[in-house]
Amino acid sequence: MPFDRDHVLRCAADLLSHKATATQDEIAKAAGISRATLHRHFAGRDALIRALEDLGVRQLQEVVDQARLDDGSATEALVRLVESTRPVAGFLAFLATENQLFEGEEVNEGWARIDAQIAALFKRGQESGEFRIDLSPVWLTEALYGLVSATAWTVLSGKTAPRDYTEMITGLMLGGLERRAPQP
Amino acid sequence: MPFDRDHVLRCAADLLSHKATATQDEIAKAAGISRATLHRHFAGRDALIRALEDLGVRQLQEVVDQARLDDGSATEALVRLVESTRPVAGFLAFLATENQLFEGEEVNEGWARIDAQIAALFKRGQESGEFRIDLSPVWLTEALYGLVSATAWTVLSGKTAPRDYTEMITGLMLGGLERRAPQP
DNA sequence: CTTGTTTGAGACATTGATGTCTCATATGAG
DNA sequence: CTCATATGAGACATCAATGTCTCAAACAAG
Repeated sequence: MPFDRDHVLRCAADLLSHKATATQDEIAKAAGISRATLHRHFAGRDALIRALEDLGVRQLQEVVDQARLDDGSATEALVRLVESTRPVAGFLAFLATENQLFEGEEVNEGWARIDAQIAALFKRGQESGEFRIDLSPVWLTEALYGLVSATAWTVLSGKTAPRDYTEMITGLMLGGLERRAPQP
Repeated sequence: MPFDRDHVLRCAADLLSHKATATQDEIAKAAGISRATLHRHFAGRDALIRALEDLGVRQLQEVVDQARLDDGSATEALVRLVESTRPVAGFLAFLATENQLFEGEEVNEGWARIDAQIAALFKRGQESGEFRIDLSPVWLTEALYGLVSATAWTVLSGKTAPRDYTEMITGLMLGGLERRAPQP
């Protein structure tokens, strides 16, 4: 059986998502390979985590590119962005969480670039008059991560249907909780 | 120096918030006590984590009680709730995150009760007509945790001023991002 | 088929965290 | 002051995870 790097990383992420202290034996077992092979490709836990980060950032960057954040209205772009994150939301939640709890030496630069792109989207919406201007783009970016992560966890635990993912996040984020009279 | 249990737990939480794999030596050092004393009061890492959970749940329950979720409008109650979580937001973020990544055998029952109380608040707001009804109270509860945690991290990292905490969370959650014509 | 490469299984030593113990010192109650 | 108790510092054994190695078997390329 040929070695499938991405498959191994996905299995590792799935396992580490709910058991962050999993052993390399456990990770290897979850991926269906031997510990020796795991160690041949990822020399140590740190290397594995870094590879995991790289894959996550790569996937998320694809998602961001695919959402075309500069096209159309900022509102539409935000909806596209959230919708395209759905397939990688679990991975994203894991990475965002892991970044907090295991403060690495330096923050991945790809991650910082994604942050900047999303913050720029919020800023664009504010400058175009679509979004309120009393919430900082940097905080909005983190708030979006928070909502996406929280939703990903609830989907993983079965408390929420995956099909409601985009509606819930964009519904709350754009429209807010308050009920309003129908727009004229 | 007498042993200050809560102080030790707070120091442990602060440290573990950004270094989840901290050693007992490091935790003891951070708390200003010796490893021997730490081990006398918390026999092993698991015991420490459980004590941490208990303290967190106790604090959060106090906060929830203090916010009087049943009084006045649901909107006002939500604002009170968020405002009173501010002092314990870091702790809350740590616990919520830790609960995901280190899936304990059973979920703390006090935690489940708090969940239920907050979900009941959202339900009350929906039934009174204040809140929109197309977002489930369970998910809204998790979304609130997500926003609170995300904001707590940004405050801890200095990206956001603590004084904006309540405004940002309630501003986004209640009003949403879309800019609207002033209410008539 | 033959050859070179990769994997799986397991043994082994090493490392680091942990649990446990002792003893001197500090602290507080009486 | 005196005694009982708790703490700090450190030694020590233990245990789990890790890194490293060997060797046989599976596999792919030629």
